[in-house]
Amino acid sequence: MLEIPAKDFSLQATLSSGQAFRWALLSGWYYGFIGPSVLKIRQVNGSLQYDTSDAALTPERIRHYLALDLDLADILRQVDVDMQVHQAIVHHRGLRVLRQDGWETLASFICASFNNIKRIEGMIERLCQAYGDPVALTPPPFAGPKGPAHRAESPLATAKGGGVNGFRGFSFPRPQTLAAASERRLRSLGLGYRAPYLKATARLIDEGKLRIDHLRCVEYDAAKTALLGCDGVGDKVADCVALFGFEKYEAFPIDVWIERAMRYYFRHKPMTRQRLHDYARQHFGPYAGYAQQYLYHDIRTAHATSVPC
DNA sequence: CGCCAGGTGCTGA
DNA sequence: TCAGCACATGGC
Repeated sequence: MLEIPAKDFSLQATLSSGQAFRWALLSGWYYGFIGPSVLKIRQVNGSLQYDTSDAALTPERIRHYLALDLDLADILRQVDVDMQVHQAIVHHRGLRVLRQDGWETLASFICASFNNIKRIEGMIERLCQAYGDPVALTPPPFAGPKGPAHRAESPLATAKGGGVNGFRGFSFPRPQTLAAASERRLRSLGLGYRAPYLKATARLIDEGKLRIDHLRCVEYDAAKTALLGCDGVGDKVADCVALFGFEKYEAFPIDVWIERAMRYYFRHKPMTRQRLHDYARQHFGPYAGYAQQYLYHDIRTAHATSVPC
């Protein structure tokens, strides 16, 4: 069991706010992946406790993924410019924008279009089971005298005799794997009409026509333009990928929930998404993406009855 | 059953 | 440029 101090941070708000689709909450612990490394983590007051069987997953790597190096107080001070976002900040203080793998984020949000989060999670999990590699979180050398591992019910934790707590997951498929997948099989996983989009985008990367890792080093506009060249990637998905996968904090993804939240600023006047996007960027500034994530999470959790997590 | 979901691509004006 | 429409699927 290892520990990381984490000030001004909420693991639960961060992992359940719809930016990542592969974290499973089992008996108070979140199980998931950072890149190819499997991780078990929970927050106890101001401290993160975690376990991993991958030596490559250093505390620094975890801190980077969770964006604990950023000065959240400073960021929130910049975007706390009206009552609506102020309330969202009060409700979910500690929510941070993750630094996820770029390819995984791109593929995930292609699947996310015109879809709901429950089904997105299922689609991505089936995609990983079909095309990823099995990865187990192996038991620690000196397992305590705890009772038998609980039976997990999440699809992430199968009963196939995985490591500690029965956890066994699958790594995210590589681009070349999905580029070679058949559209029919992708459809059989429930991807629907997104199947050819995902395959085409995977092929674009596999053929070297989109150097995706390079997008981390370029400006927001250049990254977005490049992402828009992918099949199944429009304005909204490109912004999600830029924000969650490539640290472009100016990105302001507008989906149906954010569109609803934005009506607050325009007294329900009908506005195009382009207009809302322009307004949001000048209203919230260079960390507009943080404002967006707080607004998104707040409006969804306000609909408490129908929102999971 | 009908409606909704972290929309995109295509078409025709 | 922009409104209007089809698109797969499953949860509620």
